[in-house]
Amino acid sequence: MDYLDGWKRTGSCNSLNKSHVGQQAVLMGWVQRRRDHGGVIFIDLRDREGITQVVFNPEYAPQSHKKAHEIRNEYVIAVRGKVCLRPEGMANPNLATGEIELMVEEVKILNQAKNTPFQIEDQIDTAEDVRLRYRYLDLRRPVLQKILMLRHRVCQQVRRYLDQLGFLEIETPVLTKSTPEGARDYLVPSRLNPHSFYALPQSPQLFKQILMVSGYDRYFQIVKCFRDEDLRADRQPEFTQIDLEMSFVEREDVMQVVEGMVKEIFQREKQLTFSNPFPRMTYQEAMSRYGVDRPDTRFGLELVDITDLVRNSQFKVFAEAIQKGGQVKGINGQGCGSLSRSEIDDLAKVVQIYGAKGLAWIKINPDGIQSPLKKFLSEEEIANIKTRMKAKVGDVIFFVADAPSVVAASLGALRLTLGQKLNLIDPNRYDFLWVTDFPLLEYDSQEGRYVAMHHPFTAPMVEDISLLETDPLKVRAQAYDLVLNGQEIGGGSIRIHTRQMQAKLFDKLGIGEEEARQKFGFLMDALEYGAPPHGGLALGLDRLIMILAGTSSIRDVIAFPKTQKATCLMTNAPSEIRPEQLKELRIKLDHS
RNA sequence: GGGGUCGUAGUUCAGUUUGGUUAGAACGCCGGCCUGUCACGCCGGAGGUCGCGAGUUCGAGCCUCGUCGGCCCCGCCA
Repeated sequence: MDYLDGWKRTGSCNSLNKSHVGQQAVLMGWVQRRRDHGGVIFIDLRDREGITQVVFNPEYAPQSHKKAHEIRNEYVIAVRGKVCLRPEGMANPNLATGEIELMVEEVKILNQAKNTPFQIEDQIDTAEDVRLRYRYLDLRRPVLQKILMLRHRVCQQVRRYLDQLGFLEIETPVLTKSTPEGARDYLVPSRLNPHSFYALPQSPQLFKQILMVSGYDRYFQIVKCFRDEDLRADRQPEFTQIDLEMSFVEREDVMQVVEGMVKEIFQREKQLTFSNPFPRMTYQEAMSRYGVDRPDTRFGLELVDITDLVRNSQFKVFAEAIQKGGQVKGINGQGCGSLSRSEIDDLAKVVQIYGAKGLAWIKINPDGIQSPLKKFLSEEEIANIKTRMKAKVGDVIFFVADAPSVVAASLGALRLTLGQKLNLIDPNRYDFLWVTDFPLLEYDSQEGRYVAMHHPFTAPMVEDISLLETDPLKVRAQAYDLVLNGQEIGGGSIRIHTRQMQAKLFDKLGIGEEEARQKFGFLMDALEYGAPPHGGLALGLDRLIMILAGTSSIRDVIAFPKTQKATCLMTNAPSEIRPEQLKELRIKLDHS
């Protein structure tokens, strides 16, 4: 094995082209592949920028050619030689450097490599647990390197953009205070304060509000947040937010800043220009038309309410659901007429996951309708439904009758399934949407109290404040979510900035005065010392990168992600610790 | 907490329906040959705790029970 001995790279493995022919060059990188022809040996040399073919010729450089025999895949080598035009007809159009090659004069083997458990290339079929165990090899694959480079560019652009607008990047603590509400906290025991625990932040929410009180005016941070909840394809226990907060602003001001930032990112990364403001939709409208608060507006198949048409229907499933305060809504599956009975059964399984008891359907055939409901519905009812649903021959109308929340969730999910099945979703389209006018509170029947829909520091709409006493669920929040292609990529609000209003909210949430003082005393106090009106937003960086990279797993955009059981297969975290460590922390384990 | 799915050479899989001799294939790897390949080619070879543990059986990769792990989903994620 060899040392660098003062060698310096003249460029990356993507740096050489026709214009360098005749020059000397030094390249270093990993061996992608070796092709030994008995005489001449070719090696594809790879670094994060690209690949260059280097050539070992027994006549040109006998010593190096001999040494090339012992080189294997993923060896780390350095080569010095002359840049040559490839012989006539030998150029490789698939390679950026394909017109040239490096005729090696001297080679250094900088390190050897064992056989890797999988090939270091984009197209592999390897199980994800193997990839995660050898994440350092997985990350060597160009497809992942490109994503992390994309992530870097986006972060740099966010910093430039916000800096230009006068935002200050200020760090907030990672060891902080556990607070009620929201997700489960990750806890860290305090050695110096036995029996006490820090919590890792679910977000820097309170610190950024305090910074506004302190007069920093405009803050941002690209920051890790921690939530000890179950994982999903788009959820990790530690994830990154682009977090920002502004003073002396209203909703429009925050939305404008964020919109401008996102537009710049898409301009640069996707060469897409959004000349108009992002569309807006109220929460109410989103729920009623799409069944979710983050609608994918790239396709139709909207939900249609037919409750009034079937209120007195002979079909008991409909009538009884309505009687219990529920509703009946439908989706016109345009062109679903070709679906088989078993495919429709599969669709029924989709809605059942969300609590629907079944999926009713009416198929519009050329010779009339086909439906399990046919004998329960009158001619008039069917005609009315067909008109309301704008159904024509070849369509299938699907219905769910249940409580409004079940109808929304199940039909919202069915809509997405149908959109995919019918190929209605254009993957090259990027539909942004602001969802506004969220309810401030929702009722948690399990806990028997109101909980904040966004968080307890969100300001109510000024004109709704009086409703707090009379009809709390009707109070709208000064909150806004940014939705992209049916994914929530950001959310924010104008915050409460007076102690009185904050106290009122805590009261509504069933947080007593004593508890409020204990958990949020510092915030309450701070609000009494001249807190300016302020508001902000946080964007989910990981999800944004997922969409930009076109990947369906959040693990593809995080260098060292965790498994669904929140473990790291590379380091084997979390792990047991030494008894002395526990003793220092005055912690005893319960092995029951 | 619940539902689904997967686990067999380094990797991806077949074999499980119907238990039965020595568990196969491809890619990768190793060796030999080959001076213009770029998925190089040709010849040869090595490589297995069938996730783990019990059980049924004359006999288990295959059947039963348990357990561990990966992935997707519901709940959860202010």
